[in-house]
Amino acid sequence: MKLQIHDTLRRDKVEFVPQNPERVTLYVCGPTVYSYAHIGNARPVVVFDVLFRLLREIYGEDHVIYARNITDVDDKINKAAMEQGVEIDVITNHFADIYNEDMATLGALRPSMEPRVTRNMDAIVAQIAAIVANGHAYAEQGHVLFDVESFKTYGALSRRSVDDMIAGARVEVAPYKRNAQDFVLWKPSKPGEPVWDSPWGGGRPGWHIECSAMIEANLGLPIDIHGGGHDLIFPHHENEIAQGLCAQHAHGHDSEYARYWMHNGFLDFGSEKMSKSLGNVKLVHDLIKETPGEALRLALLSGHYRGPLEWTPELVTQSRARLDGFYGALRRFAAVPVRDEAVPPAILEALCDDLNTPRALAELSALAKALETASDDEARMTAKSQLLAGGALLGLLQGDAEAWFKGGADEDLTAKIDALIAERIAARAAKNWPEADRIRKALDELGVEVMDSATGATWKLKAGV
RNA sequence: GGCCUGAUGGCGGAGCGGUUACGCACCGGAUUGCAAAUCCGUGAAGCCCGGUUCGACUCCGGGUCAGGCCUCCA
Repeated sequence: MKLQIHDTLRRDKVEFVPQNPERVTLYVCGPTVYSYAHIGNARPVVVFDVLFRLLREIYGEDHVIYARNITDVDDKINKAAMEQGVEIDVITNHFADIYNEDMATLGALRPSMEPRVTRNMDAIVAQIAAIVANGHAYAEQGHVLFDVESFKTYGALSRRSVDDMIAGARVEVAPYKRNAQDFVLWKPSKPGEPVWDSPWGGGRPGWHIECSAMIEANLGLPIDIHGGGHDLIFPHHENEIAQGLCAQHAHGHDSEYARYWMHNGFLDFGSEKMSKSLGNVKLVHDLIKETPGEALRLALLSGHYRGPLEWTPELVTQSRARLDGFYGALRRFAAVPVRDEAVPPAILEALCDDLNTPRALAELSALAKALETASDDEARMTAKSQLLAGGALLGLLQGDAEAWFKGGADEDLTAKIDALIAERIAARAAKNWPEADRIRKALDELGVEVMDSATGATWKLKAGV
């Protein structure tokens, strides 16, 4: 199966061929850990989690290395630490842990490695030194700046020319910059901020250098796939390319840094960008209190990753309802045994077509339907096994079906419900319909829906309870 | 101003130059003590204007609208 992905650098869908199929490398820009992640931050996590799973499926679990960095040096972190009177690692460890827990709730696998800036400072300093030595950066007033004009293909990823950028510059040019577009590799720390040693004096790294340094140090150049949000194309990824290549002596083509670039689109919120000033920030940490993480995950995968996705309550409701359908089928056929089954070709094909998750989801629906309508045990077993195998590739449907419907109920409530159900079964056996209806109503008031069947009764908690 | 997306049925959302996407919701039927679920079925689309074509939702040109990036940002 050939994997096709849309490469931002080439602006086209191209066949993915790893440099070494025994060691496929993927790097995705991760969080700056000074606060909670919002649902927009979760989109690349979930999207590239699917890619990670797909690559593992194609090349083997042990042949894919997925790195997602944790940025633990940053102005916002410094600010939070100062306000709370603690060291920065108190803040960063706290929010890195929460981040990983929240992303796990969304069904995201842990990356192979999560490099942190503070633990890669030597590599960062070394890369900056190499860039300086190669004549692509200069030191000035304690800063080290990348010399944009020295790198002839600068702007290729975002399709901007240095001339255009200079013409459109609307930022005041710092006195130590030769050129408005030059960006910081190293800068002096302000009083009270954490400081690291460097040949240019105490200070800390600029925003972009961490990724290129950690990529070179942990994965080696070039990596196969570099991913991130659309907004990172410029300047972040553009600068990464410049740094990563200019630290090498021989650089010719931009693809020698990352061979494929993938960027996910943004979430919209009623045609508004989510931002703190608009007060429409939806934190994953809060959303998962109301909605199963799996429903949020399905919602994030309901549209193609490159397009915009409007995040609305309806989207969440529909995603949840769709999962009700899948888990309903799995619950009804809980007794059907499952065997090891390859991922259905149609699902693999959909995902190999630039991660077409909506199509993969449609195939999942077809399998659920096949399970419902199968006429014999053999067909049921096949359909169920394929549904679960396809779901696994998408990071879906791996939970317990009973738990999906009953998960929100604690032990007390469950016991209460079970008692009422038992009473109701007795009433029905005696054909005492008024009593059976009375109990149904009582359960309804508890937010419970009873489903009768030939063999007894089962129940589910209604959404939002 | 530059760069880049998107515009499909009530809603979400794909593929495809000529045939059912799929899901959610709705409606009709079967089934059910009631109900849910399930099954069968119906209805419902392609921003506007040109062009190419025997034929366009699908290709080309123009326009309109919406959004993003160009400054921290997934």
